[in-house]
Amino acid sequence: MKGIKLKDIAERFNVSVSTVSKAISGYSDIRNETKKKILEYVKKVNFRPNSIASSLKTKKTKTIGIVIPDMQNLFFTKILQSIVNSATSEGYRSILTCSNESYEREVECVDELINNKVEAIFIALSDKTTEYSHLQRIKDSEIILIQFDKISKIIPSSSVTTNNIESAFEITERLIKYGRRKIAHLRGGYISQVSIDRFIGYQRALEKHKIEFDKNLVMISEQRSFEEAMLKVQEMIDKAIDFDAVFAIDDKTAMGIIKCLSLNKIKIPDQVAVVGFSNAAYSKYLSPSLSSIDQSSEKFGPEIIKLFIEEKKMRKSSLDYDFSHVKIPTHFVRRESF
Amino acid sequence: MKGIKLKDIAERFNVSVSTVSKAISGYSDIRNETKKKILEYVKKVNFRPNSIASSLKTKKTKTIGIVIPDMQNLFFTKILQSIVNSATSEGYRSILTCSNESYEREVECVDELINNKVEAIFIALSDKTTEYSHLQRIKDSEIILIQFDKISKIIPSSSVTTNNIESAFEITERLIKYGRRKIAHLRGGYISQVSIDRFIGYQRALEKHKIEFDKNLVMISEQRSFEEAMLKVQEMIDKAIDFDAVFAIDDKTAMGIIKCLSLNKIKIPDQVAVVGFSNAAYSKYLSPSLSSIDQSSEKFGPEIIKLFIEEKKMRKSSLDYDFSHVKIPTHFVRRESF
DNA sequence: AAATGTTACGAAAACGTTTTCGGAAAAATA
DNA sequence: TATTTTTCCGAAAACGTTTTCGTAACATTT
Repeated sequence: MKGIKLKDIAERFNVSVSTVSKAISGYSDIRNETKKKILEYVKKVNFRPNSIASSLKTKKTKTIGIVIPDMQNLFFTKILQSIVNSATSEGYRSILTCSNESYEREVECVDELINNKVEAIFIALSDKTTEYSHLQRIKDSEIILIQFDKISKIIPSSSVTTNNIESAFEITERLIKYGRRKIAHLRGGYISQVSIDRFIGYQRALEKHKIEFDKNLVMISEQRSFEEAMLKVQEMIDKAIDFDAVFAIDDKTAMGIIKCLSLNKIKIPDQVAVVGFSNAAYSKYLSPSLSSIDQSSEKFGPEIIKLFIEEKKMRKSSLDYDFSHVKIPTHFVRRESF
Repeated sequence: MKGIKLKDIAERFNVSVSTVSKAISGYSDIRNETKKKILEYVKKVNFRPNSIASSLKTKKTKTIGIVIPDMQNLFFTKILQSIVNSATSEGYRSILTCSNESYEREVECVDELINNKVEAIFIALSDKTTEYSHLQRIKDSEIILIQFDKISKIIPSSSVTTNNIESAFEITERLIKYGRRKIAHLRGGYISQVSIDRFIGYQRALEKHKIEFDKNLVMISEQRSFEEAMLKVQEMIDKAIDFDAVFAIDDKTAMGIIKCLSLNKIKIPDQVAVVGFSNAAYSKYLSPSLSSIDQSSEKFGPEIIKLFIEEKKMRKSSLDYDFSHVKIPTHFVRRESF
């Protein structure tokens, strides 16, 4: 059981190492009888060829690397879980790294993964990343690159993202359909693509329904924090700006908004409806519980792995191929806040 | 840059492969001058010896494996992050697996990690695990085993845990000191060691302060879910059982308790104080914000890695050693709910 | 019976390192 | 100068696989 290798099995059955190897990896030039008795024994002692030696020979590591910006964020950990599960069922192990939303850490993570000879790197960029040579290095090393959630189009690769524009459009339209007219939006900073896209969706919905865009109704929260969101809403209230709904860029800021409205004795959703984005784990437990957009993060893993397997196949057959860009659909989760 | 190996460098400087290897790994039998020029070049092209080949030769993989039961739980993801960071700074990569609170998955994870020849496995057991032969297999494979958070004493190993009894004692005592006398406790099931320990701490505090234990004040939530917690508290209220505080086993159930109390128009903390355990990310955003016990999960990683490094050292010098059991201290975080 | 084809296996090289050991050259000692 | 010691380097084995290629034995076809 301990330290058993091909050679040991070979000696046991008076065959050569090559024969044992062939039996295990399903070669055809081996007698059924021989194959059977070897395989039986292999199963009995639960033998698996040393993966290190195998990797050295075949140059395949059966390993993928993951880089995410934040491990406290349930959206990412859900994706993480789904990637790990999907990878596992395809026989791949997952090396995990975390950039902690730092560009420098992100570069280190990538370089470490390259050095570890992973076959693919799945990365969600940090908010601070504006330089992409590390992604280029991945491609130069002939490692498959798949970007997800926060991606850059500067370096072409397959990608899996939430349909942010579409989803923001839908939820804004929904607010309009149910009679809201003065819809405020709390957005993130100007660099973040996510923030930009959700803002665009918001604008387009207004446009479609001929509601004039009012920039006084747009709050900006660079940090996207609970506290900053509270502050921004309070400013609106203090300035006596009238609004009957708020579409927040995510659930954490939506929580801040709810808190602030509650403190000001503004009734949710009667006076002001509040909707978030992401459907965080705690959103259903709030008072009032928060309506939000569920991003189906569990779908990311399977899609990413699918793209990976496909790209690997294309490379092997050395065909030309285009990158795929998968959009994960979202759905509205209705709760008390709207 | 691409596919460069010792041999290439050797040829470049007209030395042997062994010399290059020695220069890199800091051997002494090499002339300073030779070493310097090799090292310079190595740095310039950012060469790192193929880790697969190196692993095969040295039988060290510089890899550790992690098994956690849940990746949605912020307590675990924080620990995860701290382990990954600590491991990285010691030059170890981390393979991540997740048992999803399933015993069978846990066994698979462990076996996969063993097969991957990790040097250590850090595991938090699933709630359902009552059989431990997979842990024994880790030890049989001469892989260092360190258990954390949810551990079993059946298989001896070093461990890192929260001081559950002590912490529960302290928070209960605190409730008593501030005048609460009818302190309810919402606990988990009877299998979970965590649940048992927190209950013990609760009892001991009552005992010390000569408050008679009243089993009517103890609610059991097997699932430890928001909904179940709401239900249990409602039952207490319906039975007209009087209580002026609730100590919940974790923050999620504490949320359920708060929700139920709010629905019953019971004032928090005036009529009933509520405290949780874990200091979940959202706890400070609730209304009222939830007082809780912070488990300093970021301290787990460094401690675990420290134990690992120590144990490795002890093994190398083939000294006899005892397992260490580290308790991570907690601290009370005061908010509105008490 | 001879020629050809097929089947089943083994020998051996290769993957890229690490590490031991032997020995030449240089330095130190006698 | 002769001997010993030290310094520096290279040859080669080893880690455990995978995979190519050669070939003996047998089966099939002329």
